[in-house]
Amino acid sequence: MSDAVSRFLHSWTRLHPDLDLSTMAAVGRVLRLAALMNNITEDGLADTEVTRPEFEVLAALRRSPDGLRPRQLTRETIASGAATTKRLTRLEAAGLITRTPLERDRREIQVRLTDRGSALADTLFADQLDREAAVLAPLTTDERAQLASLLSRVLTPIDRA
Amino acid sequence: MSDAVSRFLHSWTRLHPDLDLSTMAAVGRVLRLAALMNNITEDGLADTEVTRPEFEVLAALRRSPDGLRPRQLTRETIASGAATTKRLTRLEAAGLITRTPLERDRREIQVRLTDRGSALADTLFADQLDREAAVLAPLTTDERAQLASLLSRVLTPIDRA
DNA sequence: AAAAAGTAATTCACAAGTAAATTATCTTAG
DNA sequence: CTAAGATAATTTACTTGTGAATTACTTTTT
Repeated sequence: MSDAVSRFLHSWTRLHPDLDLSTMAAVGRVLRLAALMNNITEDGLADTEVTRPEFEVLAALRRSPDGLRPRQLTRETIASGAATTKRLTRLEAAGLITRTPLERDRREIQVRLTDRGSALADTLFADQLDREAAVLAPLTTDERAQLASLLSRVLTPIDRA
Repeated sequence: MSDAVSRFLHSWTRLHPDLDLSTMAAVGRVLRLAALMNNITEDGLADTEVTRPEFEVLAALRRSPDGLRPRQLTRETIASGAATTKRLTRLEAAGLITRTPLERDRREIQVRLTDRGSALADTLFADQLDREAAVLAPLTTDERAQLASLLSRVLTPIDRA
């Protein structure tokens, strides 16, 4: 009853009593929580050598032992191809990744973490988990699992399209 | 078991069996769902005269009958002050809002929707609700309420800070 | 096998965002 | 009252992101 979205709901209900706002109660909060969480992450990364989008690239690479091609990276990070190129150029200059052309198809390249990139990804990922745990503090373990499960069911149908 | 985040969880578990990833199961999905939802919204707004961030400004104004000052708008939309100024300049030029200095403190201005801005906000908001409903289709009414309630409890402590 | 079509990464020209400085105004302390 | 200190919006200089070419291949068609 006391977050920003519940105020929004009240206002809209007064304006349009006919509209069904039950979806906004959930989706609006997903959007708002994500925006706030992104701010929290950016603050946490402020004195590291990478930005939040760059960290997302590092994290995606870290969990893929053989590296990834840029196309897969843009999908995993939900970015544009141009944004991925820029981030890779920046991360390569910083010595955190390497780009090597593929033998079997030389249009493609393989992006891999350097040792330093890998170590940095691990450190930053652990910090990120701490930040996320702090945000989820109001929920019990059980409720977190419940939340994850509900979100998973919403996410699954739209996550490939 | 089949969205992107559950793949991420598997990869990280293999890399670091010691880490507790239960928070990422929830927060990771919030972030990913929000990113996908924002894409959906942007696609839906593609042939309208406003972008998604501009729509968020219109929506915030629409639910505030007397208008808002820029400072409040930046808080409601989780933006920077500079971004708000740019959006207002753009929306004013498009004839969707007005900016009038306040009598009682002339550093501040009151931002209000024009009639056209108000009508546009209503149309776009109804469309947005439809898009959100489509995304939430996999959940029952009860589950949506459950999701909203869990998120509200997470959101409340961090939404003013 | 050559031409046409398709695909991956990048580049380009531009749009949108940001932090820090600036302008204008109000508030408060001496 | 006046100077110093806040505060609100904007401007400025710069960074980052984007869609639409472009480049460099590979695949398919004829």
